[in-house]
Amino acid sequence: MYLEQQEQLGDLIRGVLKQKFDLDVESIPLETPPDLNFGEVSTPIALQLARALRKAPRVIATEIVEALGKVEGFVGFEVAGAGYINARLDRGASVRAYARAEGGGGLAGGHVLVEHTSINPNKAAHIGHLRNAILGDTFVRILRAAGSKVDVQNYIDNTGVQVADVVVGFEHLEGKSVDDVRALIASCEEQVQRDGRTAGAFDYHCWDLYAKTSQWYASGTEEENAERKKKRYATLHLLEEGNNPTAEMAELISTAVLRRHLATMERLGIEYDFLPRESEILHLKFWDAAFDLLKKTGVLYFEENGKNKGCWVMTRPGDETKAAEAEGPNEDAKVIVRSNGTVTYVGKDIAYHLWKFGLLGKDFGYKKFFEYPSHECWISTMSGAAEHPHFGGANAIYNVIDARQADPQANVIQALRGMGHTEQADRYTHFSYEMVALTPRCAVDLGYAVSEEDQKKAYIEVSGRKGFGVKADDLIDKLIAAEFEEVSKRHEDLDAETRKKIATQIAVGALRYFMLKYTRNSVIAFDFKDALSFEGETGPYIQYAIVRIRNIFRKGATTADAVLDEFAQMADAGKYLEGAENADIWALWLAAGRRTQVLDQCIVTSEPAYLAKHAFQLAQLFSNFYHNHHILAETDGEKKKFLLATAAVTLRELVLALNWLGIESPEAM
RNA sequence: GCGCCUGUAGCUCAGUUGGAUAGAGCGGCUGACUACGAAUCAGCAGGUCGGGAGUUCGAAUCUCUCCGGGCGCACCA
Repeated sequence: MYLEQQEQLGDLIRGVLKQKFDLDVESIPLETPPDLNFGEVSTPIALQLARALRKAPRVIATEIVEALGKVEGFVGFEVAGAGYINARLDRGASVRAYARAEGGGGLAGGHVLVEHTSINPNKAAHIGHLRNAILGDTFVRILRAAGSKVDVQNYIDNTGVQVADVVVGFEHLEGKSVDDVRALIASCEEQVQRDGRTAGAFDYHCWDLYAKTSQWYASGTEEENAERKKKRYATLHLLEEGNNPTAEMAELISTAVLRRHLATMERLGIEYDFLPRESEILHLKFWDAAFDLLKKTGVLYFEENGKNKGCWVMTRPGDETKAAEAEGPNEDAKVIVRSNGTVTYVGKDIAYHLWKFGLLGKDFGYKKFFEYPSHECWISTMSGAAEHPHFGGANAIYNVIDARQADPQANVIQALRGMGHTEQADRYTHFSYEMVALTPRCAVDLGYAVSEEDQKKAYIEVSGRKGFGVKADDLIDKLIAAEFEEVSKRHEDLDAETRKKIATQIAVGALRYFMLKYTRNSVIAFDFKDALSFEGETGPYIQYAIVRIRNIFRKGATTADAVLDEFAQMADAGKYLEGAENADIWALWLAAGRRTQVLDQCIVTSEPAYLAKHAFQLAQLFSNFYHNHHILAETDGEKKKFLLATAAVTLRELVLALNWLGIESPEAM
């Protein structure tokens, strides 16, 4: 494919530079010219070498081109502009190769662990969580396409303060017992089963209760609030301890909400392999093992003086020299073990990440938790099934966690590095992304009270604590409803079930594309108008291109596979790719040939948005081609075969790309 | 105060390791359905890439500085 052709040119030029100038150039910069008139591959290498060789760039470029001579796969090379070397591909040969190039990427490998979603199991998922899960799931698909073995983990903080808050709500605001909560969960579950609606589900109930409880902590007199906060921490303590009715209630709540989250994500095609829980990290004493290792390697030290007196602390990344030069205690150090002996969040995270890399010397117990059509999802437990898959011990990890947690993530990496696990530290990627916020207008439309100050902002952060945000299931429902109406208008002939299926495929496509078209570090200011759009740069636009291609094959009474088989027997197709009137066809093939390059770029930069962009561009080029060339009406038999092959390759590439984006390709829409 | 991110068309965003004429969608205005589906396509208008200085053959991209946004900097998670 295109990537290989680029690399081929790079190797050739490297060889020329060695032979002619005795230069060892590590990597030849290769780019795509801005215009097809400049060829398909170009390099400014001569411009870069001008100084070292004390020659004019154009002279160097000319010498390289002369030394290259004739090369198979290329029609020729030329010098342009200030000293670019432009290469023209052999179009006939390229098209032949692209048509044959099935499969994925095959550039990555190894055992990779991706952690994503990780929603506190105390409330319904909202749009911010959707961005996390969709980014993570898409990246997993990309890694798998490139040949890596990937385990997907969803970390469950079931003993944290957020779950404690909902427990406080049930116990002290609603006066419910463990049995009451159990009954409520059962009746909510029954309602979801019966009505197929998510609005009355248990996670929705918790959404409201969590907001109510958060407010309750601050809404009484000073003494009352102090008393309420005490209840909060007492509850948290009971959760961490386990084996008591409060912890039992927490377990019920967190498990029920977790099941809701898995159901929500499954609507979007998002699945997990393993659900490690904080309760097991605590009770299996992961921290004790990590603490020993951290002390032994000197990463942690006991602070005798200053504000952190009595704590075990570590130096923050970047502060090493400052810490060494400081005379007194390093007040900026990160506390890992508090003076009361309890461990902080970063400490627990270090232990967990040692496990991920197989460096802790301990493992979870495992039991089956959730069944997907194609595989099981396991959850951590104290002592579980005798036979289970092996999780952890990966050689690279990706943590899909929002950008605000950059500092604690850096601390964990720093700890690994300090312990001498530099290779693992280098393969630890904080896959960070910015939040999804609401535009003030959207917040007002949803009925939230928006302060004057917030009205002026470009966006307002969603907050589970305040109950402020758009719930994931509500958004999905709304998208499906809107799309169902659209599909019904266009296909009165289809039965309701089929229309519902198509509407769901398109709605999910629209949502996933919407979350993926923005690069990770751009804040998404959410607005229903944009998210509910099915035109322009959207998932449905790409799906529509696919439907059109399928219609061509249907009407032409053939299939993409048959067409490609025939094309393989054809003589040279190069003649159909020359000239200005065929520039759109060649541009389409060229884009179709970029699959491996795009996949590679996505992995190197941890950026799925490039794949989304690629799929859109491919669909766009096809739409253009579709309008310029009427395939089925083509009278030249050979040319018709070629045009059909063009559509077939486009279809194959679009379906592959959408698959990796987690978007289905409907038969009709 | 320190650190990280960020400022590109009216709006929302792309812009590969510094490279040729800065792109797309939406919105606006024109056109194109008896064609393989118009959820589409073509065209036009719209930019001192926040300001300034520097490095370079070459800067939206790198450095410095100023201005404007955002987010971190707990013995919370």
